[in-house]
Amino acid sequence: MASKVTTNFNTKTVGYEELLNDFKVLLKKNNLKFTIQREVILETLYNSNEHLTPELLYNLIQEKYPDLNTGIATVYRTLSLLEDSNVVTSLSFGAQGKKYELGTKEHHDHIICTECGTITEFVDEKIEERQHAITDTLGFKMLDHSMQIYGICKKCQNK
Amino acid sequence: MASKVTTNFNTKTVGYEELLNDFKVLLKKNNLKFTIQREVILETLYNSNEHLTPELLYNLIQEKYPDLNTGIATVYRTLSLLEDSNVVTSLSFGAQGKKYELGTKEHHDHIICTECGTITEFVDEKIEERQHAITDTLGFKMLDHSMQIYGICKKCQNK
DNA sequence: GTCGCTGCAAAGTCTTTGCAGAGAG
DNA sequence: CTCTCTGCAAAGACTTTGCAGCGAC
Repeated sequence: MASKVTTNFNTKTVGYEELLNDFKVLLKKNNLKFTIQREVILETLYNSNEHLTPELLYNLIQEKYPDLNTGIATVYRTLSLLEDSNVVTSLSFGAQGKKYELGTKEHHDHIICTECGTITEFVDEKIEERQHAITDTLGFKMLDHSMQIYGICKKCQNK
Repeated sequence: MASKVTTNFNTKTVGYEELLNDFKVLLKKNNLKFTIQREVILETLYNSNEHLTPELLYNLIQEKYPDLNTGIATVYRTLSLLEDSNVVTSLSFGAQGKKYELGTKEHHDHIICTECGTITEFVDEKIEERQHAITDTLGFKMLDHSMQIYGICKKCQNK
C-alpha cells in the first residue's frame, strides 16, 4: 500500500458471532433477556449494508420472518436499547427519519448522493487530525464527530 | 493576521437590510406576497444567534408580537419556503427536531456541546481542501457538506 | 415461578393540509 | 378585484407507552 493513501473507503471489522456474543453479554449484564426478536433485529442490521430506518428494518424482518410477527414497537424499543448501548449509531441526515447503522465498524464519515440516496463511507486521517487540532484550540473535549458530504455520485452524473 | 491561521470561528456577513431586500426580490420573482408574518419570521431568525427550532421561533414571535397572533403553521410554511430558497439551512443534529439557521453566513461547520447544547461555528481550510480531494477521487460532484463535532465545552468541563 | 418482553392499540409529538376569510399587489 | 396567505383545526407521519398475556431464565 502506498504511504500517501490516507483516505479509506468502506470498513467493517466485527464478525457476526462476535457481535452477537457481545450483545448477549450486554443483555446479561443489565438483567435483560435475550429474545428471538432482539436477535433477528441485530442480525438484520448486520446483514444489511444499508443504513436502515426503523420502518425499513421492520419490513425486512416481516419479509424474512413472517411467522414471528414482530411489532414495529419492538423494533423501536430494540433500536433505542442498541443505541443506548452504543451497538448502533443513529444518523439524521436528510429531511426526515433517523437511520441506524451498526456501530461496530470503525469510525467513518458519509458521502451521500442526493439523487439516488446511496451512502459511501470513508475515513480521512488528515481531517481527523485537523478536528483534534481545532477542538484543542478551543479547550473543547471532543467525544464524537460526524461529517457528511452531499452531492451527485459518478453513476448519477452519467444518467 | 498570522498566515498559519486557517481556522476561523463565527462568521456573519450580510446585514439585515440587504437580507430583507433579497427576500423581497425573491418573493416578487416567484409571485409570492410579502406579508408581515414573513417579515417577522425573517427578522427573528436574523436577530437570534441561536439555531432555532420551529417551536422556539414561534414562541419568540408570540412573545415579541403577541398581537400578530402568528400561527405555528405559518412558521412551518415560511421555514419551508426559506429553506427551498436557500435563505435558511436546516440542521438535524441531535435526537429530535430540526433546527434552522440563516444561510447568509459563510459556509461553516458546527461544534456542539452535549452538556449545554451550545453551538460554536468554525471553518477550516485544510478540511475543506481534503473534502474536495476525496470527492475528486471518487468522481463525486460535491454540492454541499456539513460537519459536526460533539463533546464538552470548556465551560461545562469546569463545572 | 418470576419478571422482563412482546404485540396491539391508543396516545403522544411534530409537521402538514384543507378551508374560509383576510390582505397584498 | 384577484389570488395568495393566514389562522384554525383536523389530519398525517413517526414514535412512544400502557396493558395483559407470553416466554426466557
